[in-house]
Amino acid sequence: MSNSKLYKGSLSTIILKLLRNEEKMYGYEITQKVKNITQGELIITEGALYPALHKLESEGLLKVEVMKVDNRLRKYYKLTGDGKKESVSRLEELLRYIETMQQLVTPVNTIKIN
Amino acid sequence: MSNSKLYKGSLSTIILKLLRNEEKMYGYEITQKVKNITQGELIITEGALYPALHKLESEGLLKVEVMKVDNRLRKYYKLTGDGKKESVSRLEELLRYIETMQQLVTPVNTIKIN
DNA sequence: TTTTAATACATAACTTTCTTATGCATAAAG
DNA sequence: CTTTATGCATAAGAAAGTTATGTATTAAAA
Repeated sequence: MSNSKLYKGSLSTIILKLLRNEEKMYGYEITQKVKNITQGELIITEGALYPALHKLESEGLLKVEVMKVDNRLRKYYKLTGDGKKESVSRLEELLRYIETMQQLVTPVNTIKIN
Repeated sequence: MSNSKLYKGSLSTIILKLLRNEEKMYGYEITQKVKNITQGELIITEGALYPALHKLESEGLLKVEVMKVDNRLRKYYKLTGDGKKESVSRLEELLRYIETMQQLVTPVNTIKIN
């Protein structure tokens, strides 16, 4: 998941957000979508993705629908009611995180007025 | 460190950034500074901070200067040469992270033109 | 035609980073 | 005299990743 440690903790937020737009997605599709949107900046590895999906499911935020397409298995995930609510608060959380980090790195307080 | 998982991985970036402005700081001072700047949004716990400082030191990014003020111990940390370089790339990394996450959560591609 | 790459899932061992709890010590405030 | 603030530290455990590996199908390339 990129060489940056900063992405740690944001995968579930990304998944929940994507599923607000796409209605339903399967694992491999998510990895490709993220790769495309971020122009290769963020690569979601399977070792991170599948456990994350399973966890979101076990938390009741996602529900699964197994399908067979071209004789290949696909597990489509979609948001539950709780998942929709959670995706909203996760979004807010992300925006607040970004604001907070910008406060910390934007040196507005290096100028001292006497 | 806040109830949000998103902060995971950003502590060392924060420390390096603060030390670019402040020249030298001690642990407790860092926790207070962060609390003030973020208006209480981000609380750095000691269990997170001290190991992080020790690690940055062992990586050669920070150097320590022990002082006794008011009969109380203080360990002042400042950036090394490597630490200054690293703080720049960490900053860039953070900005890239923010951009990438904004690409993912900003639904520019929900509008479809035919 | 056989091997590689892409599609599609899964897990297991290990690492890193943080939480929670605890510990020590001084000084000020209540 | 006990709590709060200052100031450091570590240790057990949780959480979320990495890296490697495994299975299976299909398409493309060598």
